[in-house]
Amino acid sequence: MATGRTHRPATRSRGIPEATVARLPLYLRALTALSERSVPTVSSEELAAAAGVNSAKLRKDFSYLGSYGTRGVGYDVEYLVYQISRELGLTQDWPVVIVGIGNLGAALANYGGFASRGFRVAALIDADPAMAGKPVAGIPVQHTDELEQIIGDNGVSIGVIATPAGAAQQVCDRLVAAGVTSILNFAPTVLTVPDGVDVRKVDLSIELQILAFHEQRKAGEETGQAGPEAMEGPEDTAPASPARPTATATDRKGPDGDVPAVMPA
Amino acid sequence: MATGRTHRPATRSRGIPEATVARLPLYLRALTALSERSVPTVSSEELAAAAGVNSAKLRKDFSYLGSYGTRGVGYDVEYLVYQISRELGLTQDWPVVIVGIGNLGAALANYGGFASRGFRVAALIDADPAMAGKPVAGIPVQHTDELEQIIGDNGVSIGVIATPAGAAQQVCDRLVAAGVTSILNFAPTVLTVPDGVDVRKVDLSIELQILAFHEQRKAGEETGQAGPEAMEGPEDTAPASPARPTATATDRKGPDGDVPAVMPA
DNA sequence: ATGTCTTTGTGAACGCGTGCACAAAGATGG
DNA sequence: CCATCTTTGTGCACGCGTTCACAAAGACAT
Repeated sequence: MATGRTHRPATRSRGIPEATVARLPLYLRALTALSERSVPTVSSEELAAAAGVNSAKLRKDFSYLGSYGTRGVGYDVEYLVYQISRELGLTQDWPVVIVGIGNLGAALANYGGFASRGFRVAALIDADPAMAGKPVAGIPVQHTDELEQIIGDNGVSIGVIATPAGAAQQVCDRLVAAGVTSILNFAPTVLTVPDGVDVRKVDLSIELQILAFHEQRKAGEETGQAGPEAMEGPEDTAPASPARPTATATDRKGPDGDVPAVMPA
Repeated sequence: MATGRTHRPATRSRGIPEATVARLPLYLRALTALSERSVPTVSSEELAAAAGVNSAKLRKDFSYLGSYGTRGVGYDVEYLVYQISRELGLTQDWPVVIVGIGNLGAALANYGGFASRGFRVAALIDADPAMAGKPVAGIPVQHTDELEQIIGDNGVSIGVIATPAGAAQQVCDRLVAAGVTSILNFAPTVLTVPDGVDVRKVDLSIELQILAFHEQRKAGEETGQAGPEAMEGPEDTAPASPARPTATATDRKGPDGDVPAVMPA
């Protein structure tokens, strides 16, 4: 899960559970597909299958929004599409800026899912002066200097950061100072933001590493081994590789000079 | 959170909690930065701050890996980098294929985070014959016909899907049939896979919708309203908009012709 | 060698999310 | 108008994840 939004503790007074909110877009997508096929109603079972979730979970999720189903029949597709859209705030238009128009930023700008779901790319912003004026996805790129102006003029409250990691925090700070209160971060960094600002992160590298973990686990199970940690035996005897640090911590160089070829950068 | 991997129930016998696994890459990144600055040791407090998590959580996470810290001192940075890398399976090389070399696929291919973390782009695959042979990020694109061959020859077990939604399931099926057991899906679709195959999804549109929800909530709180659902009063009286479906479900058209301008597609 | 001080590792409590299983609601047919 | 059948809405229990708070462990100074 590009997981990790800045944790708002008790503010979610009587609202919808976070886990439910995260699934609403999934339901909406499935419902939209049904709507296009002019399917009038759908049962929780069918919809759950289409969204890839448990039907009881789906019904409970919908129960937080209110009682929108009809017993013995199911849910009215159009009505549900509207209710979920409204709940998610998609009945209004959200201007969005994308900062950092490299490979990824350009891909995001070209992504169709933006405009089709209540989001509008208000501006593309890049620090490279050579990019300025160049159209990407039909929108001319603007220079970072104009960031505050753009945010203010367009009433932008959602910003997408697609810059290198080094620039992300600085860009973030400027976005927040200019009035942005929701940030989608594609840069591989932890962003620090003031209270009241939401951050969600999407991190390819993290996702791959999680997959690698499970992949290794699977490979281990095949051969009878259970992975690197469960090497049999009550005490985990550290492998021969980098020795456990035994010297007093004043040894500044660390236990072993040649750590394996991990993390070249 | 690009959440949602296919749920492996009890297989995780005595392993590391999923939530912990998801944070390990975060710790690893912070530790790598410290390592580059030649910091020898770090306390749970410092590292937790760098990774943006609670220090108690971090200590508990590390406790699942074993006791790698020294009381009164902290953790040895190099040693911890090695342990986490090993746990995540990054001490070995993971060949990866990217299928669908559009804007996004190209951006992913160019992403530096791949090679630097134990992952190697083994091949780029696209269905468009015009793309074949064209180099992207220094790697020639190959045609979908060769997918099975490539997977087999390179022993690829991780696949990245960056195709349009319509093609994703089909590509997924072919990847799985060819031996891939971990999939990172960027296409906005729910993928169905057999047991034993892990899927993680990254979905820009969903992340934005979640942000929009909170954004709307914030805007509502400012004006004293608490959002669309909590409209005051015990019973949620449906708003004037699309009327609640009252007609019998045989009314195929739905309750109201003009659903607001949501979901053009 | 002994005391003090720092920091880890973890027991325990709590809250959230999930899934089961069933009663209530309503449609449908006779 | 009543019986039957389908499907929703939810009470309940369970398990995972988070957080607090503290005892144990070890470094460091004297």
